[in-house]
Amino acid sequence: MIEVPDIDRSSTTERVAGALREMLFAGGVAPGDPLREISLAESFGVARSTVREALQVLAAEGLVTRYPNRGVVVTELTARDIAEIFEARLVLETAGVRAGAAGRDLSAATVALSAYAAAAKADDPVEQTEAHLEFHTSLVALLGNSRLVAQADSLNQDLRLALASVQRARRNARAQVADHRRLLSLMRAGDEAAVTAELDRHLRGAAVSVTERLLAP
Amino acid sequence: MIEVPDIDRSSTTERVAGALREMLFAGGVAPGDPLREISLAESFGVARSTVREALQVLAAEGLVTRYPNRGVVVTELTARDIAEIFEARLVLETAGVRAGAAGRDLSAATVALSAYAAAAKADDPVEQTEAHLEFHTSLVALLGNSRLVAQADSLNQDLRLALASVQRARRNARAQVADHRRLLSLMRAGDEAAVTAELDRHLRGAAVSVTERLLAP
DNA sequence: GGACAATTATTGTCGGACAATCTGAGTGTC
DNA sequence: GACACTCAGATTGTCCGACAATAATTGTCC
Repeated sequence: MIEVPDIDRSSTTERVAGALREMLFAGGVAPGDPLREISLAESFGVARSTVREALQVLAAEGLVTRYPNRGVVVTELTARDIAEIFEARLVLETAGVRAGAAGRDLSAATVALSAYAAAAKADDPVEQTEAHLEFHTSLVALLGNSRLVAQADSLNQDLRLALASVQRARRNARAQVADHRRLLSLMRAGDEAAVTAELDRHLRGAAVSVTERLLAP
Repeated sequence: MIEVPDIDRSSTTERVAGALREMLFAGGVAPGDPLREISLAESFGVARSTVREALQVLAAEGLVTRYPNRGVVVTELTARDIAEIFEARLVLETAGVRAGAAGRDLSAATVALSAYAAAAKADDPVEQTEAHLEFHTSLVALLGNSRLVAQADSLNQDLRLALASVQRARRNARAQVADHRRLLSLMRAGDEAAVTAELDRHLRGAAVSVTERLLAP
């Protein structure tokens, strides 16, 4: 097999969607901001129909919201939305750590945790958030169910969007990493009750923290 | 306030997507069948771009699959997909019935069960499947989390698509309804362990049955 | 100040065009 | 006969321009 560099085989629509996604996660546009088809088409140098398709992709992911005949705006999350997201994550991730405690292969989760620990040392909040959520997704991945992973991913994307507007490195990154390390070792020990309790505690704390940061003036 | 009939305020795209959805659920097109943009546009009497948008909506829902530069085909589910769907449903619905056993308001689920019982008497398999899945969704709805309900809905849609190709009334509709009634009464009794066990049993049995029906020649 | 009409901005839908890509048939080579 | 190659046809991906439909805004009148 010959080594070939990865040719970019993505469509224009995908690239536009990707660029918009980056803008959203980097906080380039704030929740509630309108995304005008014409102006985006001019900025990217593509046709309006292409932008429309890209926006529809993002709308399906929940990152933007379409109001009929009025256009697309960056999705705004309420405190209730945040609560729902964390509750849903708790449901999915609890199922994941149960499987983990029951003896699934934890190597992928271990790798994800290392990546998170590394990102925590560097001071890039976007990168850190991504690695953090990546680890949580890896917990769901313990179930080996692609649909559940996709659902977890979707929840995490919504969260990333919300966090973009208050992006700053968590001060206690080290404590955070320790929290996650504990989850892993409890799974290794096979202590299902303890790991689910710890996950519950962890996510509840995070939900409170995120909500506070979002609603703080 | 004057009573006005519900004006159809949906866009052309939505109507086309809806029509396609019906075709899929009614088995008008089989999994693997291609959906050509031009021919659909002519059939519906709309522009190709409108069909494209509708297809993208369905693709986001997972009902159809887009192969770049080769078009869109009705999604084909493998035995593994079926297993994943049922496992994912088990995760979501277990969380639901736990909440139910913990004392949530069960009236919505009760209503859904009545509707299912009624549909089971009539002999419309499409209607019956819909009511059945509706009941299961109502279990997830016990959590009061719209995101989890949406995820459950999405799983059920995929299942409906798969079932469309082998659509016929379950012979033992009465036994099915009894199964579900049991779930409800166990929740009413607040017996969490029993209701989760029963749900597990019920879904595993359904998974086997569906898989057999799909793979049978 | 509020009801109402006129203006404007934007989306929703259409039709046509063309390049890029995939498919399959045919052709030639070994 | 198996294989590589070329080529034509079909289909998608993307662009452009147009215009109706709808919503937001402004302006006008009482």
